[in-house]
Amino acid sequence: MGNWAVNMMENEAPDSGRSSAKPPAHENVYQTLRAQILFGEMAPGQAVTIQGLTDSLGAGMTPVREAIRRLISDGALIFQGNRRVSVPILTVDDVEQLIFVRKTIESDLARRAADQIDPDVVTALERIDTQLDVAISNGDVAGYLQGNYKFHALLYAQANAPILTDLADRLWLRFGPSLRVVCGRFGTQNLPDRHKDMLTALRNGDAEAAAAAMMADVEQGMQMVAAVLAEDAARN
Amino acid sequence: MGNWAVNMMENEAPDSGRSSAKPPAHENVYQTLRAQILFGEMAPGQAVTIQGLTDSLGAGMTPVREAIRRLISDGALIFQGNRRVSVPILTVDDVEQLIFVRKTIESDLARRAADQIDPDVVTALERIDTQLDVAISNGDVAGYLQGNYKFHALLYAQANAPILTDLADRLWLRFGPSLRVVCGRFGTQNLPDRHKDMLTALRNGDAEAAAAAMMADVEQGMQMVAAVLAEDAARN
DNA sequence: TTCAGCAGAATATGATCAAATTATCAGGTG
DNA sequence: CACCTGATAATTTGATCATATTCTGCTGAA
Repeated sequence: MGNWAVNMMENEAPDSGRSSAKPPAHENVYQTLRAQILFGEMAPGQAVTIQGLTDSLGAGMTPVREAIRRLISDGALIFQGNRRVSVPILTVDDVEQLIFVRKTIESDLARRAADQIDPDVVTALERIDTQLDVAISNGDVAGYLQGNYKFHALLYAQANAPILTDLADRLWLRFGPSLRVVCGRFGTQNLPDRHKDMLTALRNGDAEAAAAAMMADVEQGMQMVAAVLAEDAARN
Repeated sequence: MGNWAVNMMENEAPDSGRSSAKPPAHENVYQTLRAQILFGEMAPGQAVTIQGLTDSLGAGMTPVREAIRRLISDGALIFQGNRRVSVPILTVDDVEQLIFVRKTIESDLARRAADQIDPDVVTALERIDTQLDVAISNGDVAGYLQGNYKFHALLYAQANAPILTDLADRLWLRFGPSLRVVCGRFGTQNLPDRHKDMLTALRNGDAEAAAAAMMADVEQGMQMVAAVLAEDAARN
């Protein structure tokens, strides 16, 4: 994912037992903001100011600036021409495009993952899914969003397809804020858990079934986003 | 595409006749670097240093820094863990993934464009294609790369699908440097012009034919990249 | 309503600190 | 005696911050 230092294993530091050097500040800021956007701590349309972030994150301006540029490039934020930056508001057209690309990319990732996944990872996915069920029944929105992301991220990491994984990851940043709105509107109770089909497909090594399950999952999630959008449009 | 201020037309400045405000420095740096990568002025594997760019572009450190972060997010540059940044070197797996996504996204863009394209734009595309032929027969690599990009960019802009266009644009940044190597290795003479089928499809408003033509174009271009990669791999 | 001035935020610079690669050199080995 | 190995010094480069400058949007008066 956007993870820092992917290839710095077996680099035991000489001093004490700290395993890896500390990431630069701009990386930390990026990860923090990224998580906030992904897990719905920022609302669609919300303004993002550099100074506000330097204050709230206790970071300098340069790191914040770099993180914001990165997120703009990710599509997680938009630069509004005049010097304003904000969280984008999805349109119906946007959602339609997201459905199309997510279906093709993420179903392909599922297919690739199913072909070579390690049984231990399937077990790990099952564990995540269990936690997901708990979050759903508890109405824990943040837990649901994070668990859902973790499930998909871990699955996609098994595909060994860095470019596709990267693309998928960026797409999630685009609808993260809206997903939060969906949960706030419908509640978590009504969210069906579409991961069971995926898990059985993975256990069976059935790549096509995995791809189909992913298609259904994507379709269902995006349709809820579309529904909220339509609702908001009707209100005005 | 990554163009600054997409929506600031008809914004006549009060003073004199200057049509639009000047873009910020980091935007200029970004566009410059982007063009250099896209049109092969940077070789795969080449190191990119901040200080080198501040010197060569005459810009300050912060704007250069921001542009680099953006390009890293685009996949046009990679951050090598230790603080080095360089132009990525594609692997065979990368190319395989690029073929898959480019085919789906760009053929869909062609389909959408064909459904609603203005005849005047088709004429403009034909003009670009003519220039492309000239560049090919003259062995003008830079002209070929720029013309080819312009053709696709103008076509995709007709699709009215900002998210898909954005994705496609980012993908081009990934293989730009390698394309230059392809031209250097094979020469431009051997490049077939695959745009004729596209143009007739567009004139006929035949969306499926346009999509098919795009598939062929993508497949052919990426296969040449793959061939160069295989050649280099065999050499070592 | 329009225009001028003002407040506040973003942009951009240069200086300073920290880290990493490169260069250098001493010591040992074939 | 030449060469390799290892550590250390020097230089280059990146990261961060504080500050000056420029631009935007707003407010209040004509």
